[in-house]
Amino acid sequence: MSAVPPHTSPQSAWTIERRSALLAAVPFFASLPPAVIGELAALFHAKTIPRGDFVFHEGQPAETVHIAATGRLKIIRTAADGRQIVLRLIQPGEPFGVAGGWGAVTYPASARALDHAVVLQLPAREFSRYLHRHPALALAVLNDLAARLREAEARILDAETANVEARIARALLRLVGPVTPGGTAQSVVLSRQDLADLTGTTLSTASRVLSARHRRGIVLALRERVTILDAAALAVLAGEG
Amino acid sequence: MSAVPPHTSPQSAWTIERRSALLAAVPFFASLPPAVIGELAALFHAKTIPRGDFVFHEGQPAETVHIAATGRLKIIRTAADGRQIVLRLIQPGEPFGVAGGWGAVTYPASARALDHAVVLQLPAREFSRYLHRHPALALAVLNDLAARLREAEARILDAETANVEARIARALLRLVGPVTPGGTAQSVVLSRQDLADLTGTTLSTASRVLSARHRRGIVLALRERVTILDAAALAVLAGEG
DNA sequence: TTCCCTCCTTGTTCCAGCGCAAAGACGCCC
DNA sequence: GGGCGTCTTTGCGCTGGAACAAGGAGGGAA
Repeated sequence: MSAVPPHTSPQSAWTIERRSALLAAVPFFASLPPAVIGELAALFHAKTIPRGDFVFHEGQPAETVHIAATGRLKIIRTAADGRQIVLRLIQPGEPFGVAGGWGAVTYPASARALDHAVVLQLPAREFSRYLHRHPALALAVLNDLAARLREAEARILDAETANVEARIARALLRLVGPVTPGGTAQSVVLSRQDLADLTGTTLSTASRVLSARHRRGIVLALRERVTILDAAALAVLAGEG
Repeated sequence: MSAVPPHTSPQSAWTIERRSALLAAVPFFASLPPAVIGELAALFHAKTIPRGDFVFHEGQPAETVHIAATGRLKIIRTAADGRQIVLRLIQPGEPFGVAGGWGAVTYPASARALDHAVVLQLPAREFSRYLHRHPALALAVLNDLAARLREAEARILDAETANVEARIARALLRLVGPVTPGGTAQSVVLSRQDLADLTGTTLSTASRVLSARHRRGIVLALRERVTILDAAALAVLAGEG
């Protein structure tokens, strides 16, 4: 899935070739001719983000567009009472914080590294120029945004109608991606707290729910990791409240 | 706000001139030259929707793009257990069901008339052609989508962290638009059930909350109408959970 | 005017899930 | 290898809000 050869060294070698390969694998850049991708790749620069550090904060001027090269990040928002929710998880190869590339002047959420990460960055003004210059790019971004909007709306429905049990089951299934019926057991690497923030509940409740499922043999609940043993049973829990 | 002169007859007279005027007032068409708007207006046709009827249903092929000409509509999704939530309210002049114009093949939600309404309709294929042909239109739509995504994310935060009191207060404030400090009292015309569906709660709870506020003199709770008497007090309720 | 339909109010009961808090397990750093 | 910080588990009490239900009131149609 990642465009980055797994044997290359973690944070040195972000050569223009590697950057081009990464960009070519991002859905919205796929529509651009290779020459333009090469041109863009030259404008991006790599930045190392230690685990736990923020790439940007909610409310800061959105002057940069980002792509996760290695490591995962979470996009979070903080409520008035201090509670946090995780809006999205960013996997290697995914763009994020693109708000500045289109209308918004400030980031609507914060981005924080879940692992030690390397992020490719581009000034939003440059991105915006390419958006104007290449209609195909604009349409590809449009499709991506539309998909994200549909996802967000599905989550609203979830949050307002489904109970915690179902929400956690659904989040786990979504995180491991398309179901692998007879395949090997899939894992989700995430702390209980992050899982709680992702499903709009509390650490205590998430922990309790996972412990119960562990006991029933549906998942294997370890430290910062949940392995799905019985995807079918989880799907049932996700289906009806 | 509406582009439609208030004295014209409700549903006859949707001449091409009136259609053009309506389109010109829609933010994403504003970027098109007047000639193109006229051309587009000729392609739209008007349809009357009685109160309570559906314009389209969730899951149907998204072959048409719509604009509310008169009357309001609600965009709703139904959960597995039958509960409904209102995703958006469409005011006269607003486009909706545009999913087919970009990626999606089916409508992700249903649209139902809150009032007796007139809707202008355009085949999604036509819309898509204009999207490809006019980059400025694509960028305008992009901005609109980005704004909707931010709104949806704000609502996720709300749903997952705020309590019912705050959510209802916030919904009311949002529905009357930007705060009018010393202005006349603003009203929200919506049934308790719709307000409940919009805030992810139940009819009973919404009714109780509004009754309590009515007694405290913060709002005037009438049949299918809530008038805000003390916006400042509401803002306080919306602020802290 | 009368009927009927939709919308609203309000009472009672119950439980899912949160808040709080204390203790246990794991892994990392020095 | 010991100390420490982070992550996790679990018990208990409490409460916000849902479920269910019965009654009331406004408004449109005929």
